[in-house]
Amino acid sequence: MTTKKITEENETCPAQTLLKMLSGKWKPEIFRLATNGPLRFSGLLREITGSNKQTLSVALKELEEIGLLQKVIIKEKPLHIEYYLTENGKSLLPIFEQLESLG
Amino acid sequence: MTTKKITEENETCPAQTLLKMLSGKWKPEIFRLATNGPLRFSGLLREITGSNKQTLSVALKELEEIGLLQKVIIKEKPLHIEYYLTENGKSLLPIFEQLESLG
DNA sequence: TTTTGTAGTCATAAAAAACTGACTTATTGC
DNA sequence: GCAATAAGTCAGTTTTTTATGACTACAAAA
Repeated sequence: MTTKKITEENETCPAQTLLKMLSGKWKPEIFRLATNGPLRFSGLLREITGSNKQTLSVALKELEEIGLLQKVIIKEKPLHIEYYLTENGKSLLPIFEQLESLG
Repeated sequence: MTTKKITEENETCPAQTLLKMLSGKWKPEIFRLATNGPLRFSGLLREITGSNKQTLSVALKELEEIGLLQKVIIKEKPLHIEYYLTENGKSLLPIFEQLESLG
């Protein structure tokens, strides 16, 4: 019943830490979509077929805790929430571009 | 917020593909160790405490299939095997350096 | 006050990944 | 032939991650 810590004993590799940030089935995809503009929960659910509420909810929360996304309540017509890429998140963009150039 | 649908088959994100390459509990660590020189199975087993034969075996196989590591049989004193970083693998090094500069 | 839209949570089930220990294969040295 | 070293494989178990469906919360519109 003991849940293991995300960070293990000898975490000597910063790259590993960052890779862990984007680990999981959907986080890289969510991150990529966020680079095109703010995300909404319902939108993600529609666009990321094959995933589900629970998983996306957890993934968004993790991306938020890590500091790559920021949750913003939009007080408009139908009150809703948007997830924005943070400055920290944007700093990863060149790395993604580099990855894509290799792909 | 208009984007194409993302499914598991429809893999449109090269970064995701590469992130997948290094997904899993030990692959980033193995990759990092490989940047310091050739790896031996027994050495990994010793150095990566907390892992195990089976998992490392699978991880090495995956890194090899992906083309980041190359398996070489060394016909010397005690015949053994070494895993070398491929050219493709080396091309990822700048990305890791960038990641580390952000960590 | 009931319904609608948005954004979730919760308990549970299923699937995937990692772990364990016994067993295998190949080569070299005695 | 027999033991030692190196590099694994295999079957079974445990742990972690992801998926499902029912349910909740809140604001606004009807």
